[in-house]
Amino acid sequence: METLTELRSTKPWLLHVSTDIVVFAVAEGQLQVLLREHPSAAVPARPLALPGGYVSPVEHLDRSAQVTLARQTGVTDVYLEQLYTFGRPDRHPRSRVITVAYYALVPPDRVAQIGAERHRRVGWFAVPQLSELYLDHAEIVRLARARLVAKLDYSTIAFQLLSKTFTLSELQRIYEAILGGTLDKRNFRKRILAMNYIEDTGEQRRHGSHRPARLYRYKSPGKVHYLK
Amino acid sequence: METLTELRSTKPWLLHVSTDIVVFAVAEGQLQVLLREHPSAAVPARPLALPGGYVSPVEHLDRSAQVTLARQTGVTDVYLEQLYTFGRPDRHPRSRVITVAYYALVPPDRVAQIGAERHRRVGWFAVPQLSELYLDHAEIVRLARARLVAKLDYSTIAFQLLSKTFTLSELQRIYEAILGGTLDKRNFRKRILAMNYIEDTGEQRRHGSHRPARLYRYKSPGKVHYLK
DNA sequence: GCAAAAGTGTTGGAGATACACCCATGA
DNA sequence: TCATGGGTGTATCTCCAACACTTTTGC
Repeated sequence: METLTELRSTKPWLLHVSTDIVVFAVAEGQLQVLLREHPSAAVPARPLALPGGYVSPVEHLDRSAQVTLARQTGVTDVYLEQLYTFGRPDRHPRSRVITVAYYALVPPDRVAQIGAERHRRVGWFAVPQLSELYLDHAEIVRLARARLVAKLDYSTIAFQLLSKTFTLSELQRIYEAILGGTLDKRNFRKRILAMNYIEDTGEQRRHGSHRPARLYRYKSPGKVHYLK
Repeated sequence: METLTELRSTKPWLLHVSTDIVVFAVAEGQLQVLLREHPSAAVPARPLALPGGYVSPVEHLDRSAQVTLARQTGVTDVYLEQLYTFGRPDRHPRSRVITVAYYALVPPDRVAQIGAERHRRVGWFAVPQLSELYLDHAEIVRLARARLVAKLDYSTIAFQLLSKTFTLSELQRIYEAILGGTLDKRNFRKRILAMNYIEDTGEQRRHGSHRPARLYRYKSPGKVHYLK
């Protein structure tokens, strides 16, 4: 019995390991995900896939996700968090590939640039209307969305989807897009202000033929707090 | 730019992938973790390590964790959940090893058997008094404990640490051991019963020179519910 | 002056917290 | 009868949900 144990634990098999990144943003009132045509698929039908690539032997996993994301989509300096590791042996048709999935959050002022310029085969897609994706990428997106929904409730993660300054209505639209419903304006504002993680900048944004909105700033940019 | 992308994403490097399992139980009022002497280390100083082993090319990750756990410790049929994937390139001294960490929960009626019998090099250690562990295994234990603490609050995961029938005091001791504090008996019982996930078996347990305790049963054994 | 989004308070109910004593048993 | 853990109820407070109108601006 002990020999079996030893045998198993000392035989170092080698496997393919990749990272895939679910990049979220909120635009046009909907949660959006960044997808690309998968380059390795046959030309006539290139399925939509998450940005992702193989992990090199010398790279930190987190860094691999970062670098892959930057190269394939131009997205840099965003909130990035490990999601889950998918390892069904048959998830990839040709060889065994384990993938460590991440998700990233992009503020709205950077949404438009992405997928323009160099990275032509990349674009935003509304999550509620997603069609089939490459391999199990739809499942990965579902799980990422579930995580995001959960974290909205007990963390300040939503601020990673906003620009440096923002109005309370913008913030509320982020919540509504992710949760897929509407929220009461007064209760929402009370709750957000009570957290004490944002402050009034003193500035206003005017935006149409109506009252201008106060601009707020998240007190700890880049950092996510967990509520009690 | 596109060539770089293609190059990167189509070069399938190979890496070592292992699973490590943090096995928790509550005994003697403390959260315990199952450790073994690491077999591959030099004989004079064999550090304590988590059960774990390499993932074979044809195995599901979850299954690898299960099988490794069974072979090294004899633990089978327990709650098992993926925790996090650790991938610092320098975390292993000889080669690059990415490890997918899991955690498992063992009910108290099976604690005593484990580490007896065949698997001599395996034993329980109180988490609050852990000393140094192999590689980054202490960090993995910390993260697992944090996850457990969090889930205690919004799920029925604690029942995975109890036998089929149990008293409310036993359940409370589970909570107290994991949270590291004391809870109010009346409020605790109210909260647990209000969840409506356990039922009175009608049986009692007598256990000393005092009033016998009612035995309860978790209504959905093996299944974890999430509270709104 | 009108359309359109910004901004603002109060009330009621549910759920959490704080808190202390009696009960059943074996020795 | 006493020591030990099992079992129970009430009052208070805090937090959340429901709910409608006024303000400021551009046209």
